Amino acid sequence: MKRITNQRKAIQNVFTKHDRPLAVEEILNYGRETVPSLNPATVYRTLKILSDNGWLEKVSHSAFGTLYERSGKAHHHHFFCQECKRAYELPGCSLCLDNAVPDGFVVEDHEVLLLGKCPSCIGC
Amino acid sequence: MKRITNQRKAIQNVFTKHDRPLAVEEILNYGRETVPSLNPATVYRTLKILSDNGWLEKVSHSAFGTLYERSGKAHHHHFFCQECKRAYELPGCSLCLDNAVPDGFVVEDHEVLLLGKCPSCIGC
DNA sequence: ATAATAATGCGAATGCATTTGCAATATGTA
DNA sequence: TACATATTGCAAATGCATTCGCATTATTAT
Repeated sequence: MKRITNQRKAIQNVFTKHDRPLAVEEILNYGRETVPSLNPATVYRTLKILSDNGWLEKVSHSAFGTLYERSGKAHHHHFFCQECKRAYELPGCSLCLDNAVPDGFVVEDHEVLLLGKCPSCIGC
Repeated sequence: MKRITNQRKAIQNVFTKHDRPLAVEEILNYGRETVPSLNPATVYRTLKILSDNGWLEKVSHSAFGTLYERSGKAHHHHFFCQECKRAYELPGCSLCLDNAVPDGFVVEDHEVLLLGKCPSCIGC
């Protein structure tokens, strides 16, 4: 990242404006609102740069594919709306690790994903 | 499934013998202990049949890829060993859903994955 | 302004898991 | 036992997300 381009600014603004984990296609579509010529290859290249330099973090799941979110957030998990397929960041952690595993297992990390309907999809 | 073949028996026995979620390659390797000629295509075809008729269930996750496990089990989650890359079934559920999501979100389902070291990898 | 070169857009190429076509083989039936 | 055909093994094909090569465009330093 040696030059500041419109597409790079657009992509970063997408994350500022939409503060939730975003798929590549969402980033592309939102970014095109500012830079209509924006190309998937550019998005991929930029996401790689922003991940390498620590501005973004990659999150993947079989339910929602590969997403990117701003890095440096506190410990949290995600909510995935099965209606509109958008991911949201959930505050806190609803996991209770006491007695979570049989004897002999050592837990080093964990992931929680809640699925359902988001506020804008309730009643649809 | 109109004929019972050695490869099909071998694949089903793999699940009986190793009672945990298995990757395609694990199924292939374990299956070859009985039928050395066993081919990936046959494994894929058989997994599809056994999933369609309800004998198996598919589980996917970005951390461990696509796995298959016996279906009909009680609600449970998985443990993934970061050392040997094997998945295990965990009894019960250590999630507490009270206040897990902000107002307006409706939880319909959830997934929990614990990661760490399994008993046979502790101390390695 | 101009030059040096980083970044973009485009289409082609890659990597990978999975699937498919087909000839050879194995199974269940008559 | 012999036949009809389901199943297998193999290699080629597919689908998909992501990456790459390269000519063109845009940005920054001079």
